Amino acid sequence: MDNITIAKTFSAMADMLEIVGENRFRVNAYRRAAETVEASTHDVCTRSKKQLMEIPGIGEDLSDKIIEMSKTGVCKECEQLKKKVPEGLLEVLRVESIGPKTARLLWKKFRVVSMMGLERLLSTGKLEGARGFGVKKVANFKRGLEIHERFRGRQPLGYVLPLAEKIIQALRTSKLCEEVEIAGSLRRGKETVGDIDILVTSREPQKAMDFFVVLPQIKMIEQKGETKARVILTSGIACDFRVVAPEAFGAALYYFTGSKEHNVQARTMAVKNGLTVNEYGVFKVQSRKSIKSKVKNVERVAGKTEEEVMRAIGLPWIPPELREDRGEIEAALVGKLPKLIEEKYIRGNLHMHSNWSDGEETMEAMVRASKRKGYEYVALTDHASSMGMVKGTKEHTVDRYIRMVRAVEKKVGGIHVLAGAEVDIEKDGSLYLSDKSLAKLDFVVASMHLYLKQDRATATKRLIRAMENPYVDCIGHCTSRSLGKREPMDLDMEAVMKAAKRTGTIMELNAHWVRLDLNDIHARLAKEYGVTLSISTDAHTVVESSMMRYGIVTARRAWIEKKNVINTLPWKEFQKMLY
DNA sequence: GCCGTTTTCGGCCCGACTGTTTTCAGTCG
Repeated sequence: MDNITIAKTFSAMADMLEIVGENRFRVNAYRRAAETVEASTHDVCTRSKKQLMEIPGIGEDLSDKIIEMSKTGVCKECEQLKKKVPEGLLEVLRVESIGPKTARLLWKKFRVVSMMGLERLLSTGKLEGARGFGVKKVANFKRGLEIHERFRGRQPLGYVLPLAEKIIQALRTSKLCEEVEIAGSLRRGKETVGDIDILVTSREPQKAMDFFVVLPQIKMIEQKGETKARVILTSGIACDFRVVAPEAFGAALYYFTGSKEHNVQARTMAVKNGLTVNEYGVFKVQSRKSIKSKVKNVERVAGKTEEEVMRAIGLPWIPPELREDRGEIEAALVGKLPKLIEEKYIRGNLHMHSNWSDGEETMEAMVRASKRKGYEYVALTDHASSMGMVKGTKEHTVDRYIRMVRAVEKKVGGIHVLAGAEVDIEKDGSLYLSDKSLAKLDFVVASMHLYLKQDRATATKRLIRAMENPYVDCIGHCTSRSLGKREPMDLDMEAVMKAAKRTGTIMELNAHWVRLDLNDIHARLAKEYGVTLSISTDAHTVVESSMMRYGIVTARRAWIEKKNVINTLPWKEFQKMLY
């Protein structure tokens, strides 16, 4: 039983409780617990009841449920709920514009218990005209269904961000908007995002709105009001667009950047101080009654910038990547926010491939690309793997590889080039190259590429054995996940980090957006254990050298500072650390 | 279900847009 499974159970319970019409605050408690457990860097199963109850949002009942699940593998109440609510209905809930009320109605009145049932019902045309269901609503369901099928769930950050930046660019050059910013989970740098949020100020809101909805990237308009539009891009992802007044821009940016959980915490704090926060600003309220009665006998205290808004509610500015209600508000209140890493601190890239193995370009091209980025050093780490690869470093070609790297270093000049390898960790934790060969290399990244479905104990033991090899400097993409394609390996991450600390092994945060591995939670755990990180691109092409930004944003989400990352060190200090 | 320098009971963040209604419920973020 792991955090993810427990989080999923709580989340499913929240959905089911909502469908059966439970008190929404109880539903919320389950949702919040799901988020908290998922974000926890520690394995909640190993925690005592007392420790669990110290976690905000986990009380008497939920801590018992966590303990029950870690002991028995199931949650009785969840099983009972499953008997009440058909499981397939939970997926129906994922369809845009179908919420708990509609799902319940579809189920009780029209016997829909699955996506297939929904599809069938929509195709019969029985729904139109039924009480509460007009033509438009049904059309919305159909569209929602279509989007859901073509486009299940969230898209990777590295795929969505460039799309959003193109739109931002168009809006900025249109001269119709003054401020243009990305908000939402994209601004927070989540590894996957559900949609794009764009926020602008404009003196001509109507014109800005009209300009936006006809951008070439836009396939379909879902909503268009005075201040808000929602469209679907040709790539399938939804994009929300909001126009706000300049004096409210900061408040709106803060509000729409989220996360929802962070907002709830911040607002709750504000309410205690006699303030109310919405997307228009921070306001003083005379009494709680005045909020309830919506009588705005209010005085605006802040709104123009995020700094101003946060200051008004008693907080310093908190970087967007931290706004997940993972302790950032508490840290901010006592002045303990981390000084987050920035891309400009990176002085080298310690994982990349050339056409010696499966990269597309020459060693020289890759090194030159790094030099152009202003790096002081770079490690060429071509594969050393049995993985059906004709190319790559073999036992008998190590010397030749090193000679070639030295020649490239000399030829390019002005950048230190390490002769490295990304060596395969075999099924049993041994390495593809002999110690004698590994000893010759400047930088050894060890990664798992095969047997990725091992059970937790076996996989953890395998990885730790690799770390114990004195010639391994770094573990590459620890869980070997591939976003949207391959699940992460099942590893005991606390044991892994302990071993990394003990053996002095660097843990890579692989910056390629398909990997982002370590993820934000694992990287934060590494920091807690005092493990040194490397943030490197795993680039296979020159273009991929620019993946660094995704690694940085993920590191920031993990509260990582410059001092936690080895490749922020100047060359001389880096060298000292390595040998 | 959680939580308490207002409370162990009674609160729990707040508003836009849509669609189907004639004043509002549902959904979403």
